Amino acid sequence: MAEYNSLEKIRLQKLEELRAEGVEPYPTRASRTHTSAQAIVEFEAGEKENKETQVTLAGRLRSMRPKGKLSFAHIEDGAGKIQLFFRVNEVGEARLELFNKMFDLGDFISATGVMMRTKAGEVTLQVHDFSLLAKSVTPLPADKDVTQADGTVVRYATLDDPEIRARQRYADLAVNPEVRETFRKRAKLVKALRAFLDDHDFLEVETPILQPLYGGAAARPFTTHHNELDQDMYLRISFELYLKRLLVGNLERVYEIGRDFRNEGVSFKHNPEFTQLEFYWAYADYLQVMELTEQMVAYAAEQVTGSTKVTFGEHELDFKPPWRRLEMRQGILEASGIDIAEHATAEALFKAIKAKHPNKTPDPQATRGKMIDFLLGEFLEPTLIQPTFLYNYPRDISPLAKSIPGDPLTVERFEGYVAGFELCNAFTELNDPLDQEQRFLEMGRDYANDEEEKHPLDEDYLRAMRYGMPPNGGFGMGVDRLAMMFLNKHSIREVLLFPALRKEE
RNA sequence: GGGCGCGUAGCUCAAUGGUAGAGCAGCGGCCUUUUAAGCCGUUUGUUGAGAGUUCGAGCCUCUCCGCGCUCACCA
Repeated sequence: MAEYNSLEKIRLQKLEELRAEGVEPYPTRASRTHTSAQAIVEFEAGEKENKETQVTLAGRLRSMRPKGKLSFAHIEDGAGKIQLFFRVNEVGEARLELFNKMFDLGDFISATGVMMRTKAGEVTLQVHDFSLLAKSVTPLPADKDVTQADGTVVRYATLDDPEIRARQRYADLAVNPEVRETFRKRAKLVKALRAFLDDHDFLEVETPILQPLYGGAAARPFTTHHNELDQDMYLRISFELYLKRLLVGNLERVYEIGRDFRNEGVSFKHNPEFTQLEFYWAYADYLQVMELTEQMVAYAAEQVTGSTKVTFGEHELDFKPPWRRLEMRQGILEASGIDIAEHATAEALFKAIKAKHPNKTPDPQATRGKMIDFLLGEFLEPTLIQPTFLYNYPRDISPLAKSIPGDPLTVERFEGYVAGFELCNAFTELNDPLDQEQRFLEMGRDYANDEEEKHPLDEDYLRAMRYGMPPNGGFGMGVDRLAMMFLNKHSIREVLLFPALRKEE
């Protein structure tokens, strides 16, 4: 049962009084003829010929300035704000008093009248009639700017508590227009990615979120249970293994944009569920995928921000192709002074790191690939600001990627880095069923004592591959991270409408 | 999970261990072209929860809850 504070009690009282006077505070239907923006455009077009513009508008009351026998107010709708002007001459004394006393900031109302321009020049609706569409019981965390005598503007009561903003996103959206804009742009981003892939003959598909086995990434899954089947199920950690099954089925270019779930830490760049884009492209290799990637991201940047140049914090990022290409071995050598090619075993590599950087050493028990990954994260990653493709990865941390011909320890894999963090990951996909089975078994051995890294062997995936899978290039990208970059947001929570939060109470 | 920090009115924030405050919002007035108007008057609190120290706790201690930053974890 809700408990009401003093402000809410006053509004509930008003609500009852309105009902008593025959005004339904939550009518079933509303009507409007124009949005605020349409009304302004139409009025301005007909203004010179003194053409009368009659409209019905609807929106949320955002400000009220009662002035005795007249009243000004602004409502906000999906297209913006517009001023309403109430006079006793048009609406009568009783209705004006009803408006002034019984209506509150946050109420949804509709108003019918004729467009006009005030003395101050603002295009305004002169109201002839109005009605309540929905009473607001809880006051919005309204903000207010006040200009002081010395000219400085003091902003009072802006909703900026990150917890309330995320938990009560509805209130955040209602009072912070720039937040609405953020999510409009995010929608544009997703639309642009779709349009790009559609234009390149990729087929959008949907694969299971609820899976009997999980795979395609090294991450801990969420586990659930199907009652009727009496079977444990997992929320997917990637789309990879299902999408590649489709290549076996002769679908040559497929993609999916959807939610992945990883039961891991939460941080400014990790949310337990996040939006992933993956595509698989038959007869292509990782170099072709690289080119398509830079084109796709540059296209999306232009669609969302109007340019390939994007400001992200202190950086000006330019997504214009071609992006810098850096071989991983070379990059690590430059950043850390260690040539991984000279240290073929984990032990040797560990010694080399310890000799060079005594204060920055990986877990001595780690595999060679993990140590390389450590070097990458520790020394190289922070230096990769402008969009960069880092390519050629160690085989043992890439169980689904194909080796470079003649170099069995290195795979045809790249990751795209921007502003010091990983944006995407792609490779020439392994399509040899026997090699794939071997890789799965190696993984099982390497991580036999590591419950978190142990992955189930997907026999059905191997069966699919044995039917024959065309050579192909695959790609995965965190859409939320791209949104962060394009929208200059430094926390993933700013680009998620409802980020994961601990339960209240 | 570890470390650091924060939590005070509806909102944004003050308050050397000594009477819990301000602005805005709200409420009551005045006001027929305002610009998130102005003027007069006025209400608002389990200081996140619980325990302890103290003559006395918003402030000190402990436990818990939530959030932020950070480290760890993380293709």
